[in-house]
Amino acid sequence: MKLATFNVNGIAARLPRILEWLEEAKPDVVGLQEIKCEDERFPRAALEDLGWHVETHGQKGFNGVALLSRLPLEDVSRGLPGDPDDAQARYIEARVGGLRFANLYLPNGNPQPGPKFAYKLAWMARLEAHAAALLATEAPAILAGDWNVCPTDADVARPDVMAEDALCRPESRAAFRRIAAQGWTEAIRARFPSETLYSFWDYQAGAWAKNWGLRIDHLLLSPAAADRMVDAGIDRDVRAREKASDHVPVWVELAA
DNA sequence: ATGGTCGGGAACCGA
Repeated sequence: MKLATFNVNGIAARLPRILEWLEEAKPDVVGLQEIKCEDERFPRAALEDLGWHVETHGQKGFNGVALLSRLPLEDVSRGLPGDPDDAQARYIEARVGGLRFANLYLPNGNPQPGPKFAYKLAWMARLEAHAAALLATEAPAILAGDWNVCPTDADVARPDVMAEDALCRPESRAAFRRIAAQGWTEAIRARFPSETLYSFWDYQAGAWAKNWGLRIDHLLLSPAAADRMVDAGIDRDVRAREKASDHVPVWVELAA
């Protein structure tokens, strides 16, 4: 079973690229982030016609997450628990193929310090609590998405330039480590302990051409899921295509 | 070179 995360940066502009990648990579479950549209405007029919089950949690203009799956998506929940006043569409979760798949778009947090950074850290505290609740069930689970955190300087092409950025701040990294330390396995680092790997390259300043990337898209596996990991990867080549997102897909393959 | 580039949606915000 192949599960993936892909920040598409706008579903309307990216649909042809997404369909192309789905055909090539043949994932079973995909979490999309930054669909940037309301539920009614998501191209549900185009995907359902190709056999995908689709669930969305959209928002006009910004944010928005969606789930695509070959198998039915059951017990879908929208929104990260812990703050009923949080109106931003950043979280959707479902049961699929016997595991719990959580798809998250963690707040960017820039500029920091400031209210956006405070929102990021508060959101991570809520995620920490919810992740612990998921682990407590002992069912296989995956926390997939755009985490907007570079776990270490090894995940940053230019750590000096990024030192004060919300994606690299010690507070962001500490919150990420606290969640991982609950017992989650970060799939890419488990598979590639010391390789230089990125999942995002900014559109600006020729970042892709210079390989000025960041690794911010992650798949965290519960112990029961990690026991089944047979492979993981980053589809780096997708970034070079016409009309590419600034992120590329990250995936994990679990034994049936 | 204190900018640069995208997406969404129609001026500017978010990243």
